[in-house]
Amino acid sequence: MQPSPPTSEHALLERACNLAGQTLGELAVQAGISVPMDLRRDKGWVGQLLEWHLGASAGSKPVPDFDNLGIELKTIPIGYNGKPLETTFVCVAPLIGLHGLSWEKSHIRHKLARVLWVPVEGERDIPLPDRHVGSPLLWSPSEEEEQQLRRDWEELMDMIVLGQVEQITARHGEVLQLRPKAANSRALTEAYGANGQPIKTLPRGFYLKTHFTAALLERYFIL
DNA sequence: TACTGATCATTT
DNA sequence: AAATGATCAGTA
Repeated sequence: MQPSPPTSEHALLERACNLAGQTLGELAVQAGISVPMDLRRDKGWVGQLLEWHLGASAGSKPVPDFDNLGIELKTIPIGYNGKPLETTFVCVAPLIGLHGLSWEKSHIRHKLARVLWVPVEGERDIPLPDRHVGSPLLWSPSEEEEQQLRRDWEELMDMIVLGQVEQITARHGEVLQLRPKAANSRALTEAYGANGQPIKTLPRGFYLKTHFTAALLERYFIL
């Protein structure tokens, strides 16, 4: 009996607020699923548990979690210091077919247009069933945040177009990183080489750096 | 502790 | 292979 999809932002936020303070163990019981010992082989487990409770259109379909509302769900692991423990994966970076692509049309901008952030205790010494869910935050980028994201995106995409994808490190970009996003190091995809010729390289993804998500959460709790 | 490359499961 | 959901774990 999975909850039905929320029909409004308000309904979604209210539902998320009701999860705050509960543990992953409690939520797993309600969902009728078992809790893994750790996340080593179940890295997406927390996200999928929250999807179930919030009535997200689950699965790996390339649509927003709450398609009708245009909202993306992101769980974010929080440490004892109250700050994110991990970077946040946003989406895969396009490596070819980039003609005419702009920030305004980019997949990443649409993904980040409206996000429901759900903080979850993430320290590894807290047993998974005992970790608490925090207060949700329904977020859209501020003007400054959007400009930061746009600048980083344009810098990274310029390098990709110029065939320099393999020279990109996680330090190119103030708030966005480009890093491998693959099943393993053998998974390859097509990209532009330095002379415009096609090359095979690891699929890359855009990740939000922890200082960016930390600031975004902090902005909320200060306001 | 941040950065980095590598990895895990599942579905389409 | 690419999309969904991310964290792991070595090292500088």
